[in-house]
Amino acid sequence: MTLPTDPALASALRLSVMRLARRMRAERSDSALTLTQLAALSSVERLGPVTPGELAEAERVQPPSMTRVVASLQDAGLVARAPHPTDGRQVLLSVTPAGAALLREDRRRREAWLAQRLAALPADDRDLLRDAVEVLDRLAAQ
Amino acid sequence: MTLPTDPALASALRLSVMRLARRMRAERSDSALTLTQLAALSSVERLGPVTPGELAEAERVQPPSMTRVVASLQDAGLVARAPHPTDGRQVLLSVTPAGAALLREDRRRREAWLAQRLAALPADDRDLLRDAVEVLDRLAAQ
DNA sequence: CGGGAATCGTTAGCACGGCGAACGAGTTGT
DNA sequence: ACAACTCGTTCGCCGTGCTAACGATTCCCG
Repeated sequence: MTLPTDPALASALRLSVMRLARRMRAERSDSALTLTQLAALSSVERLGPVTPGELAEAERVQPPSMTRVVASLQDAGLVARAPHPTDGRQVLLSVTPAGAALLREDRRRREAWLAQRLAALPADDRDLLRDAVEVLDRLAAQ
Repeated sequence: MTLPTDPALASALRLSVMRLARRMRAERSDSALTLTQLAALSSVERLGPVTPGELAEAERVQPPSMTRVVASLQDAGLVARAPHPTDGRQVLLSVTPAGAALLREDRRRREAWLAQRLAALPADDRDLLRDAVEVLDRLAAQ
C-alpha cells in the first residue's frame, strides 16, 4: 500500500483533484462555454423547468453565483426564463432549442481532451475510475 | 457497469472532479493559506531551491500566475528569494523556517474536512481512492 | 384582514487565480 | 559589439466563488 494513512490519502487526493480540475478548466477551448456554464446548462436540461435556487443547490453554489451563470446562458440564448405560475417571487428556467442543440453537439463531440486521455489508459484504470466517480460524488455530496 | 462508454465516463468524471474541487476550495477556512498557496509552498519545499519558472511548470501554471502566488508567500514570510549564483536573470526560491513550520503544522492538523469525509467512507472506498489518485495524476500529467 | 416575518432572486462589491501581451534585465551567440 | 533569446515581472482582463444588502412577493398570525 503506497498511501497507508488517511491523512496522506486526503493530502494526495486533494492535490490530484485540484490539479486535474485546473487542467480541465484550461482545456475548455473547444467549446464556446466554460465548464461551469456547461454544467449549469446540463442541469437545467436534466431538472426540467427549474428555479435558480434549485439550480444553485444542485450545483452546490450560492444563489448569487448562479445568477451570473444563468444570466450569461440567457444572454447566449441557451436558457429561457418564465414566471412561476403561482409564486411571483420565483422564476422557472428551461433550455431553449439552441441550448438543447449545443448540449447534443457537446455530447457528440466527445473526442475531447479528457476522453482522449481516458482512451489512452489501460482498461483496468478506466474501470477503476468508473467506480471512483461514485466515491468522489459521495465526498462532494452534502 | 453503470457507465458503459468512455464519453460517459469523461463527462461524469469531469463533473465530479470539478464539483469536488469547488467544494474543497470552499473548505480552506481552517488554514491561513489558500489551496493554491499551500500547493505552491509544498512544491517549493519538495523541489528544494527552485526558480519561479520551474515552480510554474511543476504546478502546471503560466509564469505570471505563479509570480503572484510566490509574492503572497514571500509577503507572509514563508518563502525567501535568493539570486541565482551564475545566471542573473533567475531567482531561487526556498522555504523559510516559518514556511516549513506551517507545512508541518498543516500536515499534522489533518482532521480536516476531506480527512473526516474519508474516514466516514467504507474501507473499500478508501482503498479504491488510493488507487484512483495514481490514475488521476496520470490524467493530469503532461 | 392587515402588517410583520420569511423567502426568492438580484445587485453590488470583494477576493482569488487563471490567462496573454508587453517589457526590462541579463545572457548568449555570431 | 550587437542582435536575439530567456527569465521573471507587471499590467490588465476574465471567470467564478463569496457575503451583505435590498426589493418584490408571499405567508402567517394576531
